[in-house]
Amino acid sequence: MRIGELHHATGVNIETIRFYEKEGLLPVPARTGNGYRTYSSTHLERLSFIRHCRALDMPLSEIKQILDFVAHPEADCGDINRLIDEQLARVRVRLKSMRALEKQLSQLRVHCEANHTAAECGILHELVAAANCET
Amino acid sequence: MRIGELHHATGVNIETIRFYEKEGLLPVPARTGNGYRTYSSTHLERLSFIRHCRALDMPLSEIKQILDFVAHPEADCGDINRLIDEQLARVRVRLKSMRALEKQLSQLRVHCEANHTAAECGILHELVAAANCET
DNA sequence: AACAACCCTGTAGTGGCTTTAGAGTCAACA
DNA sequence: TGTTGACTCTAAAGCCACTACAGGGTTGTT
Repeated sequence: MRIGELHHATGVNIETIRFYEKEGLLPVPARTGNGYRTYSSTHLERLSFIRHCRALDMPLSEIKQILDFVAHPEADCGDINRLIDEQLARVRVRLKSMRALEKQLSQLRVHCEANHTAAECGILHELVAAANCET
Repeated sequence: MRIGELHHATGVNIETIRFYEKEGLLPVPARTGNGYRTYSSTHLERLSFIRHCRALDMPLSEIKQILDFVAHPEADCGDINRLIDEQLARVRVRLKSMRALEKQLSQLRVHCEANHTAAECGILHELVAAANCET
């Protein structure tokens, strides 16, 4: 399978595939006579796995760790456990601040009715006032 | 007020303050004889405003636009309106995917009970299986 | 022979900072 | 007077996870 086919099979950008190889996440593929990369189904699975982990918003460094676990099936999986816990904690923190953010923005949105000048803009006044409160 | 005091007053990192100046978000401050920056209360307000907008996750480019509006009070505020709408839309999209992410991770978490080897790890199996489904 | 579609490498750019290196300034203390 | 420590300065590089671009080679079709 050439890189373009792998791209079509997974939806992953060609540059991103090469980037993962450079970063050591994807094993170095064989090359044909003209220097083109040749991928096997193992590469496809591995790439899908990486993208799934990325969809879970894991940093590449952690995905690398998980891939190391996959390669050493006798290792203790407590660390994977911990990785997932940490990831979950990070996501929850961000989720909380995103919710607060959405609330603030939608409240802000109410303060603008059309056809004002900036001097009269409710949004601007709110933003300035909120900044002042924090000081 | 020197940069360290501004840092203590706002909680904003010293390097970040200089970075905002370089990026044209914070007006160039006066300097004392020895070259130290001297800030006024105007700077403090402006910095608080920037941080408030950043807390709303606005990109610096948009904060710059808003600051331009503040500087030109006769301008039409419809554009601010639109900026906030776009920001709100972006936040909602991300919020949705974050919620899905949290759900996936917490489901994943259930699959690991303590003291396994990686070969038997429920989390790993789930991750691999999920990746395969997507292919 | 020309062209499109594919592939290669290497480098630079993105955003929003943070870190580092290397140097100068200033007040307080021994 | 010397020196310590806290503060400040500039310029450049590093971070993450890509993305884009420049400049070239390869393959298949018309």
